Amino acid sequence: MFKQNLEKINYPEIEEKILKFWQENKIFEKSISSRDESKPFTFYEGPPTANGKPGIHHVMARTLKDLVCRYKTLQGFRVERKAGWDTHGLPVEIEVEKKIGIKHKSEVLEYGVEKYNQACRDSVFTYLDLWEKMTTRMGYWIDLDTAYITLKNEYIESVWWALKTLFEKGLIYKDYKIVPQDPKSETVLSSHELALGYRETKDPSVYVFFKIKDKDEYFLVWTTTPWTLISNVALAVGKDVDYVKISHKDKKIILAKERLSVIDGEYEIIEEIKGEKLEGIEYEQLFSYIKVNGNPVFKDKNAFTVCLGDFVSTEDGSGIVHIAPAFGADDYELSKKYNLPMLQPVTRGGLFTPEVTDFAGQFVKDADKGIIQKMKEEGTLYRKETITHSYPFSWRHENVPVIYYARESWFIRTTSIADRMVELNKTINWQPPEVGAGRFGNWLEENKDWALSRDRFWATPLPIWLSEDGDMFAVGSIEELKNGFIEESGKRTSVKDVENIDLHKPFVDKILFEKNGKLYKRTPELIDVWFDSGSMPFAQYHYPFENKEWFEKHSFPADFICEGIDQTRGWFYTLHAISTMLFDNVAFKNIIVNELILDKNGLKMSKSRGNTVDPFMLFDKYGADATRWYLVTNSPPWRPTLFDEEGLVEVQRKFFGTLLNTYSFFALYANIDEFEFKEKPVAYEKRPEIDRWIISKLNSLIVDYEKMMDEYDVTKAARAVSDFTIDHLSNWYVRRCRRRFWKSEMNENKLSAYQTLYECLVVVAKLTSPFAPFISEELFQNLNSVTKNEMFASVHLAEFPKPTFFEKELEDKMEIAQKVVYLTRSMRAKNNLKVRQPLLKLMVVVDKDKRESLRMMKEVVLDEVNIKELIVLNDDSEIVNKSAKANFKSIGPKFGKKVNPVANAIKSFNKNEISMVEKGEPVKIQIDGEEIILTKDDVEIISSEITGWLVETQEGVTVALDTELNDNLIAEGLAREFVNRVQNMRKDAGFEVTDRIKIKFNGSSNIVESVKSFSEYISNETLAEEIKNEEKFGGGFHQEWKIGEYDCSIQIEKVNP
RNA sequence: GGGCCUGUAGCUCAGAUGGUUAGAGCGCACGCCUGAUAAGCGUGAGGUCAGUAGUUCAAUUCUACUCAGGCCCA
Repeated sequence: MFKQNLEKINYPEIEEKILKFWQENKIFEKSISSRDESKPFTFYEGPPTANGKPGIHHVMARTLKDLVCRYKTLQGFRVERKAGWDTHGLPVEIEVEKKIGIKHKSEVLEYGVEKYNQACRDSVFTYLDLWEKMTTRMGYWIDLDTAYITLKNEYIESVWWALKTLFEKGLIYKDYKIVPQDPKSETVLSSHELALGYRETKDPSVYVFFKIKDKDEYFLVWTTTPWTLISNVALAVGKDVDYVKISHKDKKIILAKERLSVIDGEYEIIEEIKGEKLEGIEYEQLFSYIKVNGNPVFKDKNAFTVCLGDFVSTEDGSGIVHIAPAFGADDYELSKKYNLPMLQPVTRGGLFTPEVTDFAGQFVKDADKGIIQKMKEEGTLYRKETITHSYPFSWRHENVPVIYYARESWFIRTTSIADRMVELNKTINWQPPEVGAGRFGNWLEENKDWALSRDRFWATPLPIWLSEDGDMFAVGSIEELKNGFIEESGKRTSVKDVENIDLHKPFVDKILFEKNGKLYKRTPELIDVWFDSGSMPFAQYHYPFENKEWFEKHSFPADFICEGIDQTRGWFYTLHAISTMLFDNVAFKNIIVNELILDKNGLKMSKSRGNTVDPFMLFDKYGADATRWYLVTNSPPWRPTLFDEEGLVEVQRKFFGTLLNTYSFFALYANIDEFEFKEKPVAYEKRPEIDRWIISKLNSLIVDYEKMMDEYDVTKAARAVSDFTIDHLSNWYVRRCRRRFWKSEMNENKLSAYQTLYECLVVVAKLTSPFAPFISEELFQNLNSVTKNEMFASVHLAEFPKPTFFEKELEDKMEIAQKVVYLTRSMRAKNNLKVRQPLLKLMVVVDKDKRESLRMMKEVVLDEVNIKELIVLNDDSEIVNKSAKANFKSIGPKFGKKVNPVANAIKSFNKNEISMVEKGEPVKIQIDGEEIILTKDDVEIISSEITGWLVETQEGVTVALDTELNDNLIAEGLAREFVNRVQNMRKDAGFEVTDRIKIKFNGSSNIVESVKSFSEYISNETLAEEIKNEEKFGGGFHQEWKIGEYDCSIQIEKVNP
């Protein structure tokens, strides 16, 4: 028996049941082990940080990952899926600091690094349960038990191996970096944190005079950070920018020509100078707090000179940029190029040092006012305004502006492999392509060295040990670490003898090495967590310490990864960079990038807005399948998705509802007929036309689906399955074939129907399974457990269907028939002619090449529209009126500007000209006295009218309806109405579809006559053994009806078998 | 400020390698169907295809700019 009443299922309940089934029968494990090891499809899981709650966007990414992996499994690939967790880094520390109430970095030291890191370690798994619950519940198949975890020694050891390899290749070096930092907590902010804090703010905008050395001339310089002027060491101009020397209020001033508008009042241009000519001009230091000239610290440096910088713009300011290397990234770059000194009279906390006597101890931003005042007094200030612009503030503290500040950091020389990264990137298949070429490509083109180190506590330590004199080496394994020792209260212990080696702070910081009589101590920095995640291809397998062969042969590079667009400069980049540096290879071959999920108003979801969607609520209310299907089909994943719960309701009703309804229909009759697919399949060629048609459609679907899936266009693939199921399978095939299922005894025709519908359902279940793994499982099992056609216990172990039968011409024919039917039905509707009322004649005009097809589909059409006769008209028929229309695609290129007069001439073609065109003869016309020859291709002939009939035309199909009725047709119409009433009564009375009945009735004479003359038809339709016209009857199931304007009284009763 | 993406019906989305009638689903109104029925089907209303300029015989489609939204980066 096939399971019935499936359409009334409770989705979440069924999903829970299937989850249990998968678990008990180890279906996931089998879906991997049953696949050939020599046919691997490699997938990398991007590790989420488990210390935040999973949200709907995680469901999105995980759905995409899951569906691609399931699809590949279906195709016979072996898809190993190892989960992973990102457990290091600032987000974890922030979470912990909140919990224990720490705001300042120095407080961590008071709290104790060991205790602090333990708290981080604990916090990482706060939400792990929730994550695992979500992963399981949504049907995301990934191996959670063997998940890689970035905080484990094995993982870190692999990362160390990578770092040592890079170090020995000379790719790691130490330098200054200008970093945005929160001066209050002295914490460097990540770009993400920085982005949180941008807001409109008012800042001073000052123009300052810098006096040229030994001359009475001045550079006019603009800045919005007056406090950095104290640290000025150079000025920058644009090489190709035009500058002018002007005379203005007794002063000679140099500035960009395009910026003359900043000069207030009269001026005279004395000279024009190209920027490059200014290079090397020396000027006098603006503030003299810090002694530069003559100071031995800066003895080899060039200071107070004009440099060329490509970042100089003339859009604002004066076209001359003041350079303070400690406080700006461009400035710092320039300082390296020109060997400029770096002045940094500011503490990490953003306060001026005692050297700056006037402002010592003041917060730099607060000192702006005083500095401006001082310049005014000294006459170096030209003008002062206030501008409003966007500037980052600390997101941790109210009103604390971020200060850019030079700090020593470790770098990876990624610029040295930038070209190779660009080259390799071109071999990656990005979906959508513009992310690869655009956002990611540009990022690679503008590559800067990777700032690797972080001055924090909870991350992978940088395994570089330094001696006092600056000698250094890298440690690449625990084994090497064992050559070191720990010194405690004067006693040395070899690391070999330490029981619990933990590759974190503070333990690794205690380890010292002694080489050639020199003592080596670890550099205190940690590394960027992104290096951790970018190392996962090898670190997840503890390569190269273990699984060497496995990694090299089976697990690198990945065939597929998928994450959100925010990973472009995160995970995507670090994977790519590390793979290029270590293996000179890509890390992934195909990638789907998914966009954000916004709320239904297009706003970003955030806790503060309160517009987040809890995935668990969705699973409980609609099920994981509906959620998954909605996310994938609503819009392509690489477009921002506007999330609307209503959409899930629709998905459920529309696609799932129809699919299950179709199954239920099948099950109902298959059970009655005891169809269990025991018979041999009827050869496709021997099946009725409609069966061959839907099978051909089904196979075309398989082909299209496979193509789209292989291109990672998952949205289109899912939509194609949905369209097939709703439009073709349910609304055409099943509806047209209903009668075959309940009408006759079992015969080959009926068997074909069952086998065909069965096949369609199984295939749809398979094609749906990657997207909606639960409902497809239910469907597949319900079908297959009865027939045992396939030996698989689960649809997810099954094989991808192989399309073998196509009849494309039949698909085309049916399309014409469908067009005629839809058109005819619409005409009946508009003219209030019920389908139950049979009509005499339908006439159709179609293109010549389609005529024969339509004749062959005659039965289908007549049956659908309840008409007796179909006449396919020849276009030379007297009653067809034709008109001509220009084919612009053809005449456009030919006639150019004359296109419109030609088109008008075509429109007014007479019968004779039209028939010439149809015969393929050229037609000559005159336009502006010029002779033009038109051929068949230039003209479209439309048969738009049929004289004397009700006519409708659409897409080359013209339909005419004979609406005249005769007595016989009216009687048949009434008989059909009668059948309809009886069927309604059967249902109201709760009879089984197979129950046989007796009918008693009376009513107007027209009804009685009609029923009598169509009694055989009525008996057949209603399973009535007798139909009696009786004047009086009572009891049984009895109802009064009105059929048109006639009264009718009907009673039905079951016949006891 | 720079880069990338998006803007088509009230809503969610298709589509057009430039061709003269721009589609679907939902929603709304009306109707049909009724042995798939707490389903299904149809009809109708609803669009200056964000705006402006250009290229072209022809632009919603190509180009430039503008506006609005999003993301990333400063």
